[in-house]
Amino acid sequence: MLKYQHIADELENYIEEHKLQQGDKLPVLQDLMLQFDVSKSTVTKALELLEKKGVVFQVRGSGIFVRRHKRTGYISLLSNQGFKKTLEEFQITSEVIELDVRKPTKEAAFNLNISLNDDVYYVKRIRFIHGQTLCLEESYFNKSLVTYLNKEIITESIFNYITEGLGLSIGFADTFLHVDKLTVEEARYLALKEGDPKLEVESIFHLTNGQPFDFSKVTYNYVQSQFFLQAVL
Amino acid sequence: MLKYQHIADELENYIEEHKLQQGDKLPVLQDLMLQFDVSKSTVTKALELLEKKGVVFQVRGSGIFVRRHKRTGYISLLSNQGFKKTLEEFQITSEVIELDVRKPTKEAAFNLNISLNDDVYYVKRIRFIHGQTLCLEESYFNKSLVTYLNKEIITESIFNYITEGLGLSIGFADTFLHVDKLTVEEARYLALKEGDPKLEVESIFHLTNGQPFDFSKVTYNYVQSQFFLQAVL
DNA sequence: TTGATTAATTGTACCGGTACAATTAATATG
DNA sequence: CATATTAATTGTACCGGTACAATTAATCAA
Repeated sequence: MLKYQHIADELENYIEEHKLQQGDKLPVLQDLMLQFDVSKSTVTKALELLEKKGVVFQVRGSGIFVRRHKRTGYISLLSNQGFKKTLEEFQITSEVIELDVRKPTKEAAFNLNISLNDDVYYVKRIRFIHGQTLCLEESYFNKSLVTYLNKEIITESIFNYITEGLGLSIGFADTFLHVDKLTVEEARYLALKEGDPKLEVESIFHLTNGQPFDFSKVTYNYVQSQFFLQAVL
Repeated sequence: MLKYQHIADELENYIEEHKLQQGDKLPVLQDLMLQFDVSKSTVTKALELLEKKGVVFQVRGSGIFVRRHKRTGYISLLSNQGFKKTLEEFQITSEVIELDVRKPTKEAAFNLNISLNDDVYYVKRIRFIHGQTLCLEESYFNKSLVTYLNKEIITESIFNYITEGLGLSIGFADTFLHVDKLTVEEARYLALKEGDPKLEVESIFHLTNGQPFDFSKVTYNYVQSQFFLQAVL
């Protein structure tokens, strides 16, 4: 494991365990260097990570501080790790509605950077939170990269399978949001009414080499969904 | 100006001007070092910035590549710079509905970390895009930090005024989203119907020293609004 | 005691370096 | 000619350092 990753994790745990509040001060850089026996730049890198995640902020000449009291009940749109944690934290379960190999829609083909004749694994599922329907999720996996999928894999963790099982390494994702009204079909799945609000989150996941392998479209139940993210100023 | 900032800007311009597409390769680190006459770590820092903004991605052993074809019409939720650019790009105008000094709501007081007796500048305005109403924006400024405001300042650029005029330095923001139905009043302002979808974006802006100075609640017209952001995996 | 000045603290920008992992190109091998 | 091996390319992790800006603490002056 990378040193700076490890340090970041440790610090986050430390904040959690000691129930540090917004504005509470962490040990100074010098101390952290000694404590973890690494150079300044390594600690700095760890702190950059935490800053990006919104966990701490740094003030030059002053110190390193805890950023906020956590708002509970919010789903992080920022990180996949975050989403995985969210799944556990909120006991989100899911049910696979459809799973097959097919040709992509124009939209999916465009976003996956493939042709309309190429094959994709199409997955449609519903996610539940506390028994309530949370969202409807449609995913298109580039079959030439994600060569095999089955219901069991999907129910477990696709991303785990992709990294561990297939030996691919996931790099980054682009995410697009928009709000609209539910269609009849969506409303039926989410147990809401046609025309009710929905949040649609489109994500294009890429491998480290930049190849898009998954285009997902998630339609959220507006009643259940609250999100948070960090802005970079 | 900071070297790495400058390099990041130059690279972004370069991509723009030369109309580079997704996957196009940029000069290698070594070349950039020589070209800008800086050390490796400075170039790296510039590239980290661009990566965070979603402009490029790097592949070790291979090179630095352009990340995506821009989706047009999307508002960036990630950066304030981005928002400023957005304002110009889309010719967004705004109209101030209310402006006064008052006591904060419980919510505002909590988010600004002040007491219910402290004063805030309250600003309510509508933003228009291509003549259409885009959003309704309510802001609460901690008056002990943002000591004076008037209609003119607001119509220009509040954030410019805060940095230039007041000499404060803006640090970071936390942002929360949720989707809901429009109230009667909101619907009236946005020229929509009660119960129509809305996206509510709450942002808490902080100074570099961590003090929150602005709590803003923006209600978006679902028809006009599309957003994008970058996920960190 | 108050206010200004100075000094110590602490994070950030930047340099220049080594080692190494992942990719790609070149070369050798069957 | 395909394939395995090796070498060159290229980005990332990490070190250790200097200079400096912003904050805070200590000191001094009135």
